[in-house]
Amino acid sequence: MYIDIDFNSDEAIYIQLRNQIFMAIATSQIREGESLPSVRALADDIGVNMHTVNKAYTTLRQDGFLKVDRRRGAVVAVDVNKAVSLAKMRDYLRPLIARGICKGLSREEFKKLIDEIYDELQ
Amino acid sequence: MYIDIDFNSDEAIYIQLRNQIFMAIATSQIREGESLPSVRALADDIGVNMHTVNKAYTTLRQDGFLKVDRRRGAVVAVDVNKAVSLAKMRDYLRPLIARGICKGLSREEFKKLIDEIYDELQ
DNA sequence: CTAATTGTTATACCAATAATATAACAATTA
DNA sequence: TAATTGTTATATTATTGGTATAACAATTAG
Repeated sequence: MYIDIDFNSDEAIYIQLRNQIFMAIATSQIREGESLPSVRALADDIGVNMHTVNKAYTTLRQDGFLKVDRRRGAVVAVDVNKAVSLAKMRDYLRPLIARGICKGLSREEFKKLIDEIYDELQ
Repeated sequence: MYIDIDFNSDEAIYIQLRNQIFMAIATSQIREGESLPSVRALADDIGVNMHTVNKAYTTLRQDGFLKVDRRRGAVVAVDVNKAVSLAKMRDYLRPLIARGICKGLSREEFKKLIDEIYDELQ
């Protein structure tokens, strides 16, 4: 796992970490059933406190991306519920699209961005 | 302007306010060149402190959605720079799309969401 | 001209969050 | 048996979010 954290970012470290784990799963760098590094190992690796990594793992577990097994640690296990996922994604996207409309972005430009990011993540 | 704030949300009030102003501009409830309520009036209206509204206005100004005129207050004036807007939107969307891919959302489902939200905002 | 309202700035305070630092526990593993 | 695991607890520091007053210069309304 190649995690790179920007310590000067205004984005919280545990959020950056969570987003990079999203990307690692989306790009199949980590696959379903595989284990993430232990909280201590990853914290040591990227140079942050154990609890910061633990917070990222905890939110990922609560949002249904990981399951924690005593024996195997944090294992990628994605709970899939299309309806719920679509509803949440709609709420995430709404203010972003409103912002884009203000700036004159068309729906075609948004769809092109979708395609580009999809291609980038595969 | 119909602003409704959820005081139990974990989303900051000034962020909720900013998002609703995005939506008001996107849906043409407020139009280019029109003024927003004064910080004091809007704060009084929604029952928050003046500085909370001021913070929302300040970020909107810094991001090129408002200009402040001594005479006319906070006026909707969107700075349009397609290249910059697209680049920023790409960065906003990337972690969201990664999240969606983890949950099994296809690019077609994303594009459908784009269309639905666009329709909703018009 | 006067009084009120505007955006803006400054200061102070409180609560919540982010991040760190130790430390300990039970369960598992080598 | 010793080391490592996730987890929990406590404490501390810095930052952020929100509130509360207050004041200033510029503008506007009466």
